[in-house]
Amino acid sequence: MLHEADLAPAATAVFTAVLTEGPLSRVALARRLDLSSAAVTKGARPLIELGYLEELAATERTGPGAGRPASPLAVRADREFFVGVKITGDELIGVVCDLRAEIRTSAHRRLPTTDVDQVLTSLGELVDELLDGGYRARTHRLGLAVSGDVDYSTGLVRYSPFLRWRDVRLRERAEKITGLTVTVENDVKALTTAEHWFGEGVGVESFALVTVGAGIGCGLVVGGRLVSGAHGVAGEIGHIGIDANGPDCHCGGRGCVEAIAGADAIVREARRAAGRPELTLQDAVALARAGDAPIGAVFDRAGDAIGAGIAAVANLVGPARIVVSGEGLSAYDLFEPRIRVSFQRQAFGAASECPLSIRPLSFEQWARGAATVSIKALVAA
Amino acid sequence: MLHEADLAPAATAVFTAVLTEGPLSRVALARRLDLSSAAVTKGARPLIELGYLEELAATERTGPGAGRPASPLAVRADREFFVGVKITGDELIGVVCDLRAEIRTSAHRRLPTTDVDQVLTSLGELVDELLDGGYRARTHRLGLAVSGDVDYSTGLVRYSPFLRWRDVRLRERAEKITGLTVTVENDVKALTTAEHWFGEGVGVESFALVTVGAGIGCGLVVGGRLVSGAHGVAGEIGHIGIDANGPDCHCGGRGCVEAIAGADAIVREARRAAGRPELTLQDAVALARAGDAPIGAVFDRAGDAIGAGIAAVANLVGPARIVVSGEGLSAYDLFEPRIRVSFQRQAFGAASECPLSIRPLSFEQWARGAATVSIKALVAA
DNA sequence: GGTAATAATTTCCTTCGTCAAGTATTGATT
DNA sequence: AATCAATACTTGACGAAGGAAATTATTACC
Repeated sequence: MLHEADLAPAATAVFTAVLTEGPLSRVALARRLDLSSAAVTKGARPLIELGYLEELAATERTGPGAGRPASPLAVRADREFFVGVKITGDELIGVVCDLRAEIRTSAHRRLPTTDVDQVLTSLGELVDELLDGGYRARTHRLGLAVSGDVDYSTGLVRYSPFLRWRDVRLRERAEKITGLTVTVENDVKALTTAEHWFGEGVGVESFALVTVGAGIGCGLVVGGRLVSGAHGVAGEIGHIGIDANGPDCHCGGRGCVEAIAGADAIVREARRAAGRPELTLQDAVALARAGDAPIGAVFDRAGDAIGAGIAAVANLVGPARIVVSGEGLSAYDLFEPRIRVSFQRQAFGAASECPLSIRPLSFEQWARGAATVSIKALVAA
Repeated sequence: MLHEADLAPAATAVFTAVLTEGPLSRVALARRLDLSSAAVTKGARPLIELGYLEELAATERTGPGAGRPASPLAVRADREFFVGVKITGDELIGVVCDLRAEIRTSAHRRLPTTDVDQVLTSLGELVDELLDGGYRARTHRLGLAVSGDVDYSTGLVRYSPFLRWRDVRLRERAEKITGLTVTVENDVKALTTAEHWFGEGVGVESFALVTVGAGIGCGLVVGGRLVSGAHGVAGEIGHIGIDANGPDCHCGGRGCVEAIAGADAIVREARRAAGRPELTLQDAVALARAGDAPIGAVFDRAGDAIGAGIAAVANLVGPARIVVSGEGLSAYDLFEPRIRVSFQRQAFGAASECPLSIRPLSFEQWARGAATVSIKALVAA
């Protein structure tokens, strides 16, 4: 919550709506939030006083008759800034975002090791560098995105295979080093939150984001809330079995989406198809783009697998829309057609009407996701 | 909502908690609902006055010290009765339940046709027969469970393939015939609600119920709420593709769970395995139980497919527990081991810890689900 | 200028829950 | 037996929060 003041529920609702759905008049907000316009007026006042919202000049007339023009409420995006950092196995990617989650500046830092102390030292330097752009005075929060099993409420990284971290009290340690209020979240969930608040997931109450890369993951919003899973597992689209006779997966399953369409699987199959055991993923992409049929078939099979996995999501939870993204999608031209075809075939009934957006998101976007989580922590927590 | 009075939010919460989690003292309720005990006292009072709750005699002492004994609040189960009817293609199954959803009596009625008028006439007779057991005076609500696409909020059956109904205003018509307040819900959702409020789903915030029969369906509770799906599709576990080279499904997909483990698919494969084109499902079950290996393999493959589908649910949404049920499970001894093995293999990480309950539920239980929806409508809507 | 229409604010009121104090009922201690 | 500590419940004053309706603000159109 805003540390400057304790806000009424209506204020939080107003803030969230203005933040995610752009400038809105008080009357429009009242309709959207199912509140009286009086409640909106009262809720908005402290936010305006604190400088988070401002009244825009009246807009052009609407409708046929006359009437006092609305004065829409808008977010003052530069009221406060937020640092977001995505921690990968070999790099820190950091951004500074404004309140509307627009990236203002970014910076990177290679990580020679994933040793916790060294990562934290680098993190401190990276944050310093980012804030030196003149953001320091108006920045109080830092969001961190880490792959693996993360406890958002305590800021504990329980287990991150990529980083080889176990039970790292990341929030506590990052707060000590940076002096900022820190939130820690799983990277896919962070990206999903960003898309939910500021991207294609705005205004819908169920929504899925699929990430394709080394692994294949999925963030799920159902009933307006991020799904976490009772046993800490959710969104493991990569380990849905879609081919009973497919390759064994490192998880112990068979024919998992990831065992067919994960980066490792693609490299393995491409090497076999080309008969060249030294082939890299980049080589495979280049060959496929150049029209190499056997290697093209590898990407086709991968696209089919991803499409089938996405169809499983659509059939089960029926999201209003689905975004497909991730680093692996730097080669998304190779995947996209097959993903769509396979999805259409395997989606049941009206589930096939679910819009699919297939587009790459850079690592900076992942860092923006981390920043978004800290924005959400300010506004709604 | 209770038509006798308009209750405060706390009253609804208290009622729901006592109903689903059994007798609880006010202090225990306050802890569970995150309310002050004063709020519980005030919320419970009108419910006691209306006769829905009662105070039990003090229970045995708890803890080491002394202290005033608690007077737990309990539901007066016979305060009101509820009719639930499951409408199948050839039969109406009706029950009368008390407030705790215990079945008090039941009755059936064969349907010669699925013509709407005739079904409604039969429904009227069935309800009359049920209420003549002395329940009439204290029964005001009827729940109907129908397979297919049902709009709960309007009581409209949009499309029910089994019944060949399209856009039937079922609530309206059933209310006219019975004089009761009617709720209409999809049958799988109704059964899921029953399990959520009165069965294994009590107290958990995410939960799945899988039904195995002619079709294979799934009801999903996430964040304490039944999932509906933005396009009206959700829980279609039967049409998840789990075998890229499997049989074509009537839905247009390939290797769907239902195309492998649905009743039709099992009969088809059993006939092929036995070389006897007149074989029935009952024959196949008998042969498999008698040790016929080829036919046993058909059931094994079906169990594998169901297990893989359930694993997909567990991997994606991570429910706290899963109940597997449905008519097809009258032969559940043939399915159970393979469902468990296949689930364990394909569930990712901690998802494999999700408890699976595999047990048949009779059609009467489906009717009880319908009654449960009307109980929920009384208490919480 | 007058009027209708729409937006925002203000005032007053209700609802609902908390807090703190008080009552009730028990076992243990003296 | 009297008292005390512990726990459960109730009561009444209070405050937060949102709604209803009257009021003010601002426009288009006559």
